[in-house]
Amino acid sequence: MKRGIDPENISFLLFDISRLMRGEFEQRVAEAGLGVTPAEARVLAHVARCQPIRQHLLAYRLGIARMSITTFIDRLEGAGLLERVADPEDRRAKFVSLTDDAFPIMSKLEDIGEAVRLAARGAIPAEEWELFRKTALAVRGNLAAVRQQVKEMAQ
Amino acid sequence: MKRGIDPENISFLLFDISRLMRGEFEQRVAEAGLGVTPAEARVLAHVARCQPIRQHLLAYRLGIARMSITTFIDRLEGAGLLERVADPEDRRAKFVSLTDDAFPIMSKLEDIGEAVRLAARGAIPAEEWELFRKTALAVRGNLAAVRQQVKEMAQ
DNA sequence: GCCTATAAGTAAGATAGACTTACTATCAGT
DNA sequence: ACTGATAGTAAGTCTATCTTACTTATAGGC
Repeated sequence: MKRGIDPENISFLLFDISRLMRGEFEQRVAEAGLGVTPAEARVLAHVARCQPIRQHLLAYRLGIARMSITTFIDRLEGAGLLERVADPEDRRAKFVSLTDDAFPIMSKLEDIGEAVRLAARGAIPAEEWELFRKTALAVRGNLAAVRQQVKEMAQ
Repeated sequence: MKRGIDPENISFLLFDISRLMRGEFEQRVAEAGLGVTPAEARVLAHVARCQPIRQHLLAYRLGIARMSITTFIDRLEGAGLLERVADPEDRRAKFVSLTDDAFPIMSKLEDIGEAVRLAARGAIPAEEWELFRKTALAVRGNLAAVRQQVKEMAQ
């Protein structure tokens, strides 16, 4: 016998958390006048780690479509935080890197991200918090694997 | 000394998971031809639990704006899954309830949700999975409390 | 009984963060 | 030289939200 969908199941819970964190982040970024959205910050974070990086590889790492990364990079390039450089070895491709102007912004974004995570953690003990992160990592791996399988079958 | 933003921090991780779960859910719902989005399913789940419920209270429970719930209910009413009934005690207000047509859909959504959660869980042991859910509940509480404080200060 | 503040719902319009499909330019293997 | 895949983009669509301003109704103080 069915009970109906549990409005407090883990899917909805994670959806709520993601939305609340995003909201907190957005608000603090707005207060600081940084003009960067959470998803843009995510792009910046990845570029900072892998630069210079080709666009399609960046899209792959972020798990989004090629076209989506084009839009993000357009905006971030327009804001002067990223730059595209032609790849000399493949004239189709472009490398993306941070500009010098990006660094002070990144530093403030880092502080805001830290503050949001602190708010999310509240009084949760370190051990439990670390396990939470570890489990989240495994869950993402599981979901990514499923998606990969589906893609391969589609061929 | 700053290290730069960690692209694998818990915020990004939860964002990824939420997006992947949503994608899995959407795809399976599309395959089953149900024509309901994840956020709409969430609305249905809450209505099923609390019906009949006034719109503004529903919005409050979902943590979204009054206007957002209006849009959802418009769509779900159009699809014949929900109905609005005037509240006889307050002529401004409306009660929302499921229609009979909603139940078979809900049942299929429940199965799909279950399957997605199973995919997300993978081989994670029961104990760890339960703790993950418990921690997530606490995290949502922490974030909701912060948001509440900000709202109160704004008055 | 009237006035005012507040509340419930909605209209209109904006935004972020994605997607798909179709195109151009280029590359790489036969 | 041809064919098929790849890198990026243009154009358009969609979901899930928001804010601001409006209408209608209620409720509390005087």
